[in-house]
Amino acid sequence: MLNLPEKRLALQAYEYILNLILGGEARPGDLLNERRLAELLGMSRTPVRDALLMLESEGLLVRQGRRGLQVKQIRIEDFMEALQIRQLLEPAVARMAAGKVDTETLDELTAEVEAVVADAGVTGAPVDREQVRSIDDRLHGLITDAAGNAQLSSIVRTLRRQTQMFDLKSLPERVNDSCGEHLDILAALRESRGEDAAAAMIRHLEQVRASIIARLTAM
Amino acid sequence: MLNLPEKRLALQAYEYILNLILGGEARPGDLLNERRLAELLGMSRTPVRDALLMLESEGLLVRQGRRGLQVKQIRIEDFMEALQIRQLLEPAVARMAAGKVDTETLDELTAEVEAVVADAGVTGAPVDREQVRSIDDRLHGLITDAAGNAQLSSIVRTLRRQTQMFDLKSLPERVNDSCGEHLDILAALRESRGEDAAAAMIRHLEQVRASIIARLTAM
DNA sequence: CCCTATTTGTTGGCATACCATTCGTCAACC
DNA sequence: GGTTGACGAATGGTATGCCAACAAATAGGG
Repeated sequence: MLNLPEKRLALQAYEYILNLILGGEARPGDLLNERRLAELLGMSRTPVRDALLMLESEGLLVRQGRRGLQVKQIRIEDFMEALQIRQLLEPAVARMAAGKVDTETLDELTAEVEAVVADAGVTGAPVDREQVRSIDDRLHGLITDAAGNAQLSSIVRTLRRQTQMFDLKSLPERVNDSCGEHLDILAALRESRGEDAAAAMIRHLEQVRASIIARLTAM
Repeated sequence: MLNLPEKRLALQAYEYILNLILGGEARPGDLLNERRLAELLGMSRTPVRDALLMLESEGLLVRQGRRGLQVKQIRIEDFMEALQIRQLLEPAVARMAAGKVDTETLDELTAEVEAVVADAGVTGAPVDREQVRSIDDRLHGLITDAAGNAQLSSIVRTLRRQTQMFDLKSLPERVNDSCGEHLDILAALRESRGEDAAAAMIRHLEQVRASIIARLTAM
């Protein structure tokens, strides 16, 4: 076992498994094996069990009888549910965040998003999913943090995870549009135009919904 | 250890400790002792630990460094945060639920609420907090279930727990008003008047907020 | 050759033992 | 007497062993 990186092996295991899931290495439907993860992480089953329990509470894992914990397969209904809730919350969050965001971080993110747009425009399609996800997370995190409601922030983060396993992953062609919508939101926030930020967020979420529906009807 | 009442001791422990908290036997700030609970429940520490982890994930317990898990002390900020989110969600939930609630259960609950009102009107103030909470839970559960969004239902339930530890407990004089507001919502739902239900829910939550503020400024 | 019964292996649930840290207590020294 | 330091009890974190339940594999009977 490792010596002194940090305490609470359960939290290390949590981070590790979370990244496994969000990074796509553990794919929806996969069954997670306590012993194997424990060995992989160089710790015993106990902290791994703790981590798995936390992830189950967050809804990322579902208990499959006695056969173990399975990476949640986001069904279309789940996605739509999460999106519906986000449509109720995030416009209000954007409105609340207006005038309260840290402009420095905001500018940083704006630059990063623009860089991704530029890259995509030049190179075609090799967008780095991990990078996009990172920017996406920090952007929405910035907004929800600024809104000043920690619980709201946490709820939105959880909901976004549900939707993440659908949209950007399966809709790479949406990355460009998505970036544009994000830039609209950022611009409105920078200028403290709360209503505009809320409206831009509504448009953004509506686009996400529309693209999913389009994709489904096309199949 | 018990024989075969049901499987998953961790879930039994979860139920037990949850009721301990919601029932007020474990009060905010109390430190929960794994070994004591395990002995109390006639099981080992492992399932108790599992239960505590779940409750921590739900935000009912907070980790106090290495000193264990503490029943969350709902601060006024937490209450206001939860209420703000509920104001974003529950009116929409009521609107969605209109025309979809099970009228039989709805009538049952209406009768129960009216009975409580009548009792309170006669006997004065000995309202059974446990009964009020039960009705309250079932009522909001009925509405959120009817709305047909399981995640939304779960989120609202969690938020309501945060607020429960404040309003009815510390505001017995609000019970009557609260029942009246609930009846308004139920009536609108029975007649499938979605907008009216949403409006009644807005009024209800605004009353909760107002009464808390009044209480705080009075202190 | 197929279907069923039995066996064997793997897994998660639970119990238990161990360890490190923390906190209370008390004593010793200033 | 007050402060401090050492010792001990208690607690959560971790490791590990055991067991019942399920799955896969295999044997047995038709």
